[in-house]
Amino acid sequence: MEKPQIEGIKDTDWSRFLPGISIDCVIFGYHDRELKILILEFKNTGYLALPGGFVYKDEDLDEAAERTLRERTSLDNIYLDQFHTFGNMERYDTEYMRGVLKANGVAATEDHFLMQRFISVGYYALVDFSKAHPTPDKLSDSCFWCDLDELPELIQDHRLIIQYALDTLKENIEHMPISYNLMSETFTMGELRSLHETILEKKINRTSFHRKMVNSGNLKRIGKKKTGGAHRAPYLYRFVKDN
Amino acid sequence: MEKPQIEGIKDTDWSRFLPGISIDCVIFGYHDRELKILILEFKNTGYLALPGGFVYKDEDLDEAAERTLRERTSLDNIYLDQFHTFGNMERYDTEYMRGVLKANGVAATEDHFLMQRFISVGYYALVDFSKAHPTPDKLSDSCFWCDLDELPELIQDHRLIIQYALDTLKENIEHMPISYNLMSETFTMGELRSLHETILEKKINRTSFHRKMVNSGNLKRIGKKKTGGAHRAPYLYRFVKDN
DNA sequence: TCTTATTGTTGCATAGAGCAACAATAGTAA
DNA sequence: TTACTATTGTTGCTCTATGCAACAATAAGA
Repeated sequence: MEKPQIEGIKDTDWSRFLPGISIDCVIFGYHDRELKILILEFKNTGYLALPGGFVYKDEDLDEAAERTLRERTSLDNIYLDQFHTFGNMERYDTEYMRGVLKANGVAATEDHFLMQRFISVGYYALVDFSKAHPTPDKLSDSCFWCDLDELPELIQDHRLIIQYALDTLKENIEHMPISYNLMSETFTMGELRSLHETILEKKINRTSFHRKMVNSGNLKRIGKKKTGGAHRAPYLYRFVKDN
Repeated sequence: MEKPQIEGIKDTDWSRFLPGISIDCVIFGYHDRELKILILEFKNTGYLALPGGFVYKDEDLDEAAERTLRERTSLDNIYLDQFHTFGNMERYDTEYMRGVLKANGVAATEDHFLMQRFISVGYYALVDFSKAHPTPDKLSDSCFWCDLDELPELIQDHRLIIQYALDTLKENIEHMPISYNLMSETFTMGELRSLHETILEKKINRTSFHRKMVNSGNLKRIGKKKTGGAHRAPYLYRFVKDN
């Protein structure tokens, strides 16, 4: 298990990273019928942002994304997919980084690593909300889940990045069995349908969805039934990963 | 109209580009029931590669891709879509660039711009084969169409990049009306179906395809019929771009 | 004029999704 | 205990999309 290296901006040896390349992670979770995204707050600035990172000079791009994700959620083996790379000039706004550096007591000189123009590769992750433990990094002092429909203002083009991630998720969830990554081990058909409705932003026919999921062969019905809620107790299901 | 700047590797001011970022274009064309890809040959090396480029420091990423494409095909307003960014360590192989530099009479020192590790953003383009005029760039001496099913050996991971582009094209052609970008102005239903069969690598039911396309509302039947071929003359169609 | 291969069109079978109906049932209220 | 209620599991009907087969239309060649 990797021990998180807590070091400040001053101590960081920025020369170990590729210049001009960054990674932004849109980490999705699901809880209480709400899609959630992991958001960071930069120290003493009030700036909110997606968890991001940089690529070591001897590291694969995908590896860097996995590492960033691991450092943020303490989770390994997470569903992670690259969805788009952002490289418009408008995103090159040193205002934010200037603030971050000042808040950390570092001179915001033009040649500082963080003051460059960055091309950012976007990855989205699907995690089990109940298992993820948000962890702030060296640049930020807090790290928390935000409801997707009440996102605060984020720095730069991070709102756009989230939109791209959402669009990709929307497309993928219809073609691949990936939604289970957002659920806990076992779940009811209603919970799964509710998740799909939230992501697709539309009502889904209850009985059709039921049939489709059962016929897909990706679900295994557990004998036990969930209890506690009112009315007829639904069956519990578990995803089976075969193909 | 931009006049192509023909300059050698020596004359190029590499400092105008972002370091470590490159662009690779998979340019698709269609002719004689064959899907084709535009391939470059580096001067005096025999190395074959996808047409690529770099991003100016004050240029959007997408703009750079459009510029690269324009410089290679002399075409403007082309369907262009980013599909993946490649950043594995294995692609960092200076062997090829060393050869290219030598062939151009430039010292292949470790600190030369072209000898860096590059993270490459892949774009795919759909062009009308009959209108595109392949143009070699300053690094290459020829530029030609290759049948997809008889691609020669390419440098680095360019074969993989093409595979990713193909997979993306396959997904997109089923969901969006983009195939017309590969056809000439007017075409028969058989030609269009043949294109789809080539891309999807499977037979498509003739009558179903016909109905589907007509009902989509994206096609307009031209009164005239194509003549010259044997047997019953098919109608000609034209794509209508509305939505 | 006849033959042939291809295209345009239509009808039928099958599969999937939306919709409605109904039985089952866990909690709630009486 | 009993009746009520809301939710789930299931089934049948409809509508649509797609695959398949049949048939008429027809341009070129024999």
